[in-house]
Amino acid sequence: MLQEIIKITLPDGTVREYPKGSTSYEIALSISEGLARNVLAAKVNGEVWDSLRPIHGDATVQLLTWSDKEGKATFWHSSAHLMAEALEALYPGIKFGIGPSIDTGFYYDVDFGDMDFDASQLEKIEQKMLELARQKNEFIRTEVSKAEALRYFTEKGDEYKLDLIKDLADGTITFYQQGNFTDLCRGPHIPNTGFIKAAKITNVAGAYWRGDEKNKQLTRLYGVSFMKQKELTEYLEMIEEAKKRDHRKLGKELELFAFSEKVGMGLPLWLPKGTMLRERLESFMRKAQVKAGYQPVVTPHIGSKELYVTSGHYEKYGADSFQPIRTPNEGEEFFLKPMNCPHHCEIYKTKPRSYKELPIRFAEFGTVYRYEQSGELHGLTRVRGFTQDDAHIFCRPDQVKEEFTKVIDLVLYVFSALGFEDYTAQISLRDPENKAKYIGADEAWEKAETAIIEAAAEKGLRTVTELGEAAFYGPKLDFMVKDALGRSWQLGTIQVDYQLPERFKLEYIGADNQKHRPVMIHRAPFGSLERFVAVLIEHCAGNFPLWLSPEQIAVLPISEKFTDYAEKVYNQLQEADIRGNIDHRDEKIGRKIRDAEVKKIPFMLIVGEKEMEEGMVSVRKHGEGDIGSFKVGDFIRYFEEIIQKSLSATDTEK
RNA sequence: GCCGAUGUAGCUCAGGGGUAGAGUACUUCCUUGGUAAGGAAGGGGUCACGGGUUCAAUUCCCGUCAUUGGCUCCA
Repeated sequence: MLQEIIKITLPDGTVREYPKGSTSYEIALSISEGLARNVLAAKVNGEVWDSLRPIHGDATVQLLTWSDKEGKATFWHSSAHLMAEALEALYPGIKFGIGPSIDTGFYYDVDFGDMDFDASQLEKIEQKMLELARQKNEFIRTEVSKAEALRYFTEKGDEYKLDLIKDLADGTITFYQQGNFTDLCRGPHIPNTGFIKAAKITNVAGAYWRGDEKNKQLTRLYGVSFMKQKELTEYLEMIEEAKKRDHRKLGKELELFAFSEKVGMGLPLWLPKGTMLRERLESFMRKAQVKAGYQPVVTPHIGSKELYVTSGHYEKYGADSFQPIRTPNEGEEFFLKPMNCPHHCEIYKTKPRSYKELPIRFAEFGTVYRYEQSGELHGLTRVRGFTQDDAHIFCRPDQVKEEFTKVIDLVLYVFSALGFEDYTAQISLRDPENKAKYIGADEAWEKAETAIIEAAAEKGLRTVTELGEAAFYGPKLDFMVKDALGRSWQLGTIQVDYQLPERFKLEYIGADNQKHRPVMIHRAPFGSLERFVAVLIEHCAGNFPLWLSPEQIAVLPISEKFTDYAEKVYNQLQEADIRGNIDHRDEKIGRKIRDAEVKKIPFMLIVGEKEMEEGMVSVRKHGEGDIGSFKVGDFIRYFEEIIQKSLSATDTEK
């Protein structure tokens, strides 16, 4: 009897032959046993499958391990099932919503019914999970008919699963079972629970069934799991580190910003040190923008209702924003400005424009106000009043790509000067399924989308493309940076806009002496200064680059006797534009050093008898300690070199 | 906006039906000290706010506000 053979193509292009019905696990085993032990799932003809699912025809197979995104997702999804099994063992009769994997870990939505549940029981659940994991129960996939599926969950009395099944087509439904737990699930899953060696329930929160607040609220248990205990430990350490770097905590400790109930929620108050930091960032950006041909403009914080009716923002956001400001004049209404672009359009319109003067680039640190939902506010990253490093470029259609490319250059310059080295660009396009959500002609959208895609490609950006994430007026390119802890943040944004010029009837006279419509590009490399500063704080853990540091040095006299010399040193530094202060307190030098260290001041200059006699300072560097004695002038040169290095490395392209 | 948790000194937090406590910061005094916390004394709180229960509420109950973890939203 002839055994049927199937051809399997591996990612490196090699083709191997296996008996029909072989599994990805067996394919891995034929390559190496070590690999087989680490295979969590496999991509079969582009679809992620269980590694134990038989393959019945020729296929391309990519084995997925922990280092693959899909491998991890499968592992975490299976961990969600394991958590559900543990929960069901401990709380018989509970009902389950959905239990997917997420970026870091997984969750399961649970209805505990009348049983009380609180966070003190998490450890018990974790232990149960590991106990069940040790049983190495296989995840068994079965295809079931819709009727069978309905019967099973009707008997179990789980209305959430029934709700899910009702939307599924007969013939596509699968169950997965491990140990005593059976779940409606598309899969795929890891081979058995034994792969899960470490698990932690990280958070408990409420979540509505199907995300709809009209529905019942379920308890969402967030968890994370790993193949090695050590990885869990490292993960937990990372979480601890993230807590230490929380910009809300550091912002308070370093006296950068504050909030006041009286001023209002989501309205940040910039303290003197934070303002110093922010102004440094602003002047850095101003300088870069002048070089790049931008012209600063200033516009008011409010604008008449008509302005936003014209721009389309009123229709889209009017009801959900700060309500109009009225005047003694009947019917007169103003809005706090939520965007700078309408004002900039009006600046464009102050005189007729010729094709020769395009592109025109108006830049403004424009403070805008948006009524964010109260539950959405978070430190400086989500506020109701913030300042964008905004600019609008008005150009001819044939200049779009070049202008777009120049903006990318500017954004990358900013990132490298501030130490963000790991970033990706997200290209946000229109949702092709739901074009009604957006304003503007199809043709304009296509032109804009092409320009973005091409510019990003020419700059060699690492990109991901998201359909349906575009702004309602145009496609955009957002920059996501990774900080020192590997967390992703969205910062700068560049958006092409064919709609506002239309709405504001912007024009320029072309070479043909005819009127033409310019194209607008919105862009903000920082995004908002509030958000950027928050991300920067967490990225550098409050240890800002020297040029940004609100207090760059602290002069520490050994005792009162050296006050005069300390003043003299300090004055010399001040003349060299170095910021800081003298610690005049009646404390010992050890104490002064400790306090300056805690305040994360980059340099401490210790002055005592020895230094005074020789015109020197003893220098300590934050986090490093004593770096030796310097003549004051030498220290200033050393200091300036550090700043120049961090700002000039990327200055070459300007 | 919705659900849960939290709200005590400038900050970090303990406490608990009989009108409050630590550490730190602050002020004053002593000390003039050489590389991550010198010593002492002192000032500082309507226990978020508003109701209710009670002889008595900071403590228990209800509501409001704010903070916070999520959900939803984000020009």
